[in-house]
Amino acid sequence: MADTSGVPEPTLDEQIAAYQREFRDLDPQVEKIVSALGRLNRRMNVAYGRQTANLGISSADWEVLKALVLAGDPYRMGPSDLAKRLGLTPAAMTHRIDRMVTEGLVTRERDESNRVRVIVELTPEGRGKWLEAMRMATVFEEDLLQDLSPDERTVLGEVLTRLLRRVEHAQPDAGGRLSDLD
Amino acid sequence: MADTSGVPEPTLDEQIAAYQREFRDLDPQVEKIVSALGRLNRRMNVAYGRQTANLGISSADWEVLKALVLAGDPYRMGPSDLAKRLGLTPAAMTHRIDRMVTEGLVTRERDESNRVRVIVELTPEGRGKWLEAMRMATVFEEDLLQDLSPDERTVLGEVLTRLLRRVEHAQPDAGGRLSDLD
DNA sequence: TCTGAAGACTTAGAAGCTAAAGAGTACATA
DNA sequence: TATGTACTCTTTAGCTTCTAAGTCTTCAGA
Repeated sequence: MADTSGVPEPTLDEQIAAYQREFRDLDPQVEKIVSALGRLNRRMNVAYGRQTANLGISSADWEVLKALVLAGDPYRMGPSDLAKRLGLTPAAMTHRIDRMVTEGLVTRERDESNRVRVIVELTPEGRGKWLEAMRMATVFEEDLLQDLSPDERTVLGEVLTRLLRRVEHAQPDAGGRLSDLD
Repeated sequence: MADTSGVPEPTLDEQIAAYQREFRDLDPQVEKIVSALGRLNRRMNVAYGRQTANLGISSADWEVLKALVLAGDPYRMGPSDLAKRLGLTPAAMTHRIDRMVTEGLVTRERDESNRVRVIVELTPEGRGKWLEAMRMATVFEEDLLQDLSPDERTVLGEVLTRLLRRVEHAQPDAGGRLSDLD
C-alpha cells in the first residue's frame, strides 16, 4: 500500500483558485461543478472499494457480478458477451473467469445445445456477495444524501440525467480511459 | 483495443428497474442520483481521455502535470512528495518520472543545497501540454453544462459541494480502489 | 569521525492487460 | 459424407505498471 500521508490534496476552493491563477479563461462556477463531481465520485469509489474489499471481492469481480445480475435470472452470459460488455478482450475475460471460478463466484460450462459456446453462470454465493455489496452500498448512499431535501433530490436527479443525456449524445462510442481530470 | 460493440449497457432507467427487481430495499430516487453521478463521471473521463490522448499524454502523465502546476511557479516537487500526493510508492514514481523525462514533460535534477533530494520540475513543454489539455477540457465542460440555467448551476454547485463535504467527513483517509459501483 | 535516519534508486517479481496463434465445434455446400 | 469456413474460447508470449525489499548516497548529531 502506497503512503498517502502528508502532502495533502488542496481543498476544492484552493484548487479552483490555483487553476484561475494558472489558466486565465476559466469559469469558476463551471469548474467547481465539474471538480466537485470528479472528487465526489472518487471518494465514493474509495468507500465502495472498502466495502467490497471487506467481502473479499475485487473491483474486477464486482463488474462481472453486476453484469450477470443485470442479465436477470438465470444469471448467465457468454464470455465474449461479458468481454464486450466490460470492454475487455476475450483473453482477459478468460483469465478473469478462471479466477472467479476458483473463488466460487461463478461456474463455467459448455453449452450442450451448441458446444462452441460457453456459459458463465452466477453461483448462489456470487449472488449473495452481490446482494451484500448492494446492501452496504445503499446504506452508504442513503447516508450520503440524507441532508438533501425532497426538492433538492428531485432537482439533482433531473439535472444529472439531463447532463448524462447530453454527454452520451456527444460521444457515441468509447475511446481512451483516464482518471478524473478534476 | 477490446471490442465494445454489441451487448449494449442498459439505459439508466433499465438498470434501476433491474436493481429493483433483484434487490428489494432500494430507493429508486437515491439510486438514480448515484448511478447518474457514476455514469456521468465515467463518460466525462472517456472524453477527457480522448482529448489528452490527442496530445500524446497518458492519464499517469496528466496526474503528475496537474500536481506540479498546482504546486505553482516554479512548478517543482520532490519524487516522494509526488508519490504521496498521487498515492504511489516511490518506486512507481521513479519509473513514471523516467518516462516523463524522456517525453520532455519534466526534468529531474539533484537539489544542490541538499544532495539527497531530487527536484522534479515542469518543462515549458510540459506546462504547455497542461494548458492545452485544460483549454480542451474547459471547452468540453462549458458545452456539457450549456443547457443549465444560472439558477440550476448555482443549486448544482451548492448541492455537490455539500455532498462532497459529507463524504470527506465520513472517511478521513483512503482505503481501496474501485471503479464505479454504478 | 562515526553512526543512524532519510531520500531516491535498483532489482525482483506479481498482476493484469493485449495481440496473435491455436484448438475445438458447428454449419453450409458440394 | 466430406470439407472448407466461421465462430468461440483458450493458450502463449510479451508489455506495462505496480509493490516490496534491498542498496547507495547524503546529511545531522553524538
